[in-house]
Amino acid sequence: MQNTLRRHIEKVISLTDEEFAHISSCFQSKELKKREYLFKQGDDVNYMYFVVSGLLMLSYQESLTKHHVISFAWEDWWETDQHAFFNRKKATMSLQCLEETTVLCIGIDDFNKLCSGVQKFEHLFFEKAKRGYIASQQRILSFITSSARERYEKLIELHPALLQRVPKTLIASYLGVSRETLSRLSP
Amino acid sequence: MQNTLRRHIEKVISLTDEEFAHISSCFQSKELKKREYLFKQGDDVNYMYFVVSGLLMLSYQESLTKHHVISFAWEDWWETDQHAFFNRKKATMSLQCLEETTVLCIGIDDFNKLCSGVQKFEHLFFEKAKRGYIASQQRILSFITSSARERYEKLIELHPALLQRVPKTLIASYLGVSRETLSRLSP
DNA sequence: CGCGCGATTGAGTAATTTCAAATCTAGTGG
DNA sequence: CCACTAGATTTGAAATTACTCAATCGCGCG
Repeated sequence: MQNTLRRHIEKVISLTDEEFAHISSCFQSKELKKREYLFKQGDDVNYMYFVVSGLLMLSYQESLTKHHVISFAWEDWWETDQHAFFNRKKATMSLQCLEETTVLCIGIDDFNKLCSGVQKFEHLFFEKAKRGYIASQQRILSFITSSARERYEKLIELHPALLQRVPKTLIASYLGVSRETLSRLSP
Repeated sequence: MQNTLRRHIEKVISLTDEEFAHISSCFQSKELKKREYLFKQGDDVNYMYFVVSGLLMLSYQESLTKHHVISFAWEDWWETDQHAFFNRKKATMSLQCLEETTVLCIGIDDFNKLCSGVQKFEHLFFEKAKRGYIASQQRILSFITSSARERYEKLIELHPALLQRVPKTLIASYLGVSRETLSRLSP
């Protein structure tokens, strides 16, 4: 499990055994069942999560009946409510399991300690943040330039496996269309 | 002008005079006229830009007639085609001046050198990347949850000054609606 | 004065939403 | 193994929203 983390990190930076041991000691693992929440809107966000196996959904509840999917996080991804985590604020979104999931968690104090202690660690997250930012920009662009159908087709192309793991209702929400519209796109 | 940069950086991290001198020596300033391009789609992206004064637009050209505004960058903002800049690829978007503009530029080699040499510098950009990522996520959320009118109203609330500096056509593009639709939203 | 650009208005069309109802499917308890 | 139920998906029809294309308006500037 920690190996998954090490493999993940070493895709970007290489570590000595000591360095990894130090990093690793700041994480704790957690097993979650389908439907469990890591945090809900309004909670404190004590951790950033690395998904070892399983699938998470980051979502925003606008009203009692309206939920919106901001993103999915599966194996080898980091997820949290970034603003809440880094600034010790209450969550403005919820993080929930869509499958039985194993995560590694790190708290903000440990995170900051690692960032200032191990420069490589901060470098890793700078890389992650850059990539996340670029990916978000692409997604924004897809909202500006593309129709619902095109966004859907791009998603199928980019993440075919996701369609097998997630109900279409949630896919629709992620794409920003109603589930009925999505249903009518296939033919 | 370099002072603007120092003030900007010191909002996040504090620097000694030597540190700032070192950082500062990696930047060069450039003056641009309205309508000039810093780079166009397909160009190499040699620099990341810090806007000292003026206004830039990052845009994507889909076809001969279709342009889309990805973002605006004004005083105290960083802008570039991140993917192209960091990975030495060709630009997939263009960066253009909407006003007479002064920027400070840094090349990728200097940037990387500063990141590994001055940990605070990398820390600064980690902060920037985090905030950019969070802001992008908010904008994505606004596409998923909000109508054109609501997005427009939120923009007015968040950046009232922008409306005075930029033609509505570009605002419409930024919001992902046609200029005609935007025009009909006001009443 | 008149050109040219940006903004607005009108009319018809296309895409998407909403609400309601029908259908399908997987998991559960008997 | 079967019947049942909750959740997921699909379909229909009307209403809304936004788009396109075309024409017009308003204004600053040479």
